[in-house]
Amino acid sequence: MPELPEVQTVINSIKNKLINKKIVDYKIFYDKICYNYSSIQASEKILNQKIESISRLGKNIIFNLNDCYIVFHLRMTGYLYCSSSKVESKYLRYQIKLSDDSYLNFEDIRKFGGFYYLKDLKKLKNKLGKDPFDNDFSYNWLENQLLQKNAKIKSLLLRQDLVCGLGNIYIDEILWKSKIKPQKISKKIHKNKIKSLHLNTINTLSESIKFHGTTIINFKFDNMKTGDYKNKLNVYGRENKKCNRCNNKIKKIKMSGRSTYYCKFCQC
DNA sequence: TGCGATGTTATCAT
DNA sequence: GATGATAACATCGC
Repeated sequence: MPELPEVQTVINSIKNKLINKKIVDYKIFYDKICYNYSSIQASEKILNQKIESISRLGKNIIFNLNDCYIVFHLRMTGYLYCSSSKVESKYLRYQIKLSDDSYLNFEDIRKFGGFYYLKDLKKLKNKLGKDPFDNDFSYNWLENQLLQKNAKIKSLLLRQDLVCGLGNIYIDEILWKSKIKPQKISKKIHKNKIKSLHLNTINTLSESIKFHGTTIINFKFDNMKTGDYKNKLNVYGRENKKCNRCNNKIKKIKMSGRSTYYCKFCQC
């Protein structure tokens, strides 16, 4: 289930196959595939438009068309990939046919994923916070935000309207690297640890992109490829295993309704 | 068989 | 503003 590195991996794998191609046909296999519009109407509107560029904001995949945008979100189990011919899958929810007779396919087991049809990006940018790869995601900005808030650091980092792109896995990993426990109240975090948090956020995400993200259960990209960053995880999914830093046991707790892993000895 | 858990997000109640 | 429950949905494992 994709966070920023997985979403970037998907974009890297489809981008070159789609740029400058025209959308010539579509098929809807799940009628609620479009979040904010009737799926048929949205599909009709993008017909005959050219894909000018593809970019990412947080976990959103933005297709820039001639005079509008479609923005895909993979949610938990979305799988967006190109194929040179028709594909067969019981989880295929949406399909776009391109001018070179290739296809863009959207599969999704749990049906939470889908796309927005947007005339411009104002709404999207409004509801999202800073992307960690945006220059605006500075140490000073982060420190300011954290000092203002009286919430647990993990809950804050899960909020897409503050920092967008992080999810359950990478937050646990970043907090471990920064030696901050997930329950820590944000305004009480020491300055040098915020510094470390800021650096580790960017470094961890960059490193994961190099390894094509993390596959725990469902994540795949391109032609059934999976991510290799799972071998690099220090805490996520490692309950009762030895902490790679201090050899004590990794704890698993529940926070904001999510499984949360950390070392109670070296994260404080 | 049945229940809880699964990496996301939006929404509503407290 | 923060937190917690719930819903959207399907599968898997105990």
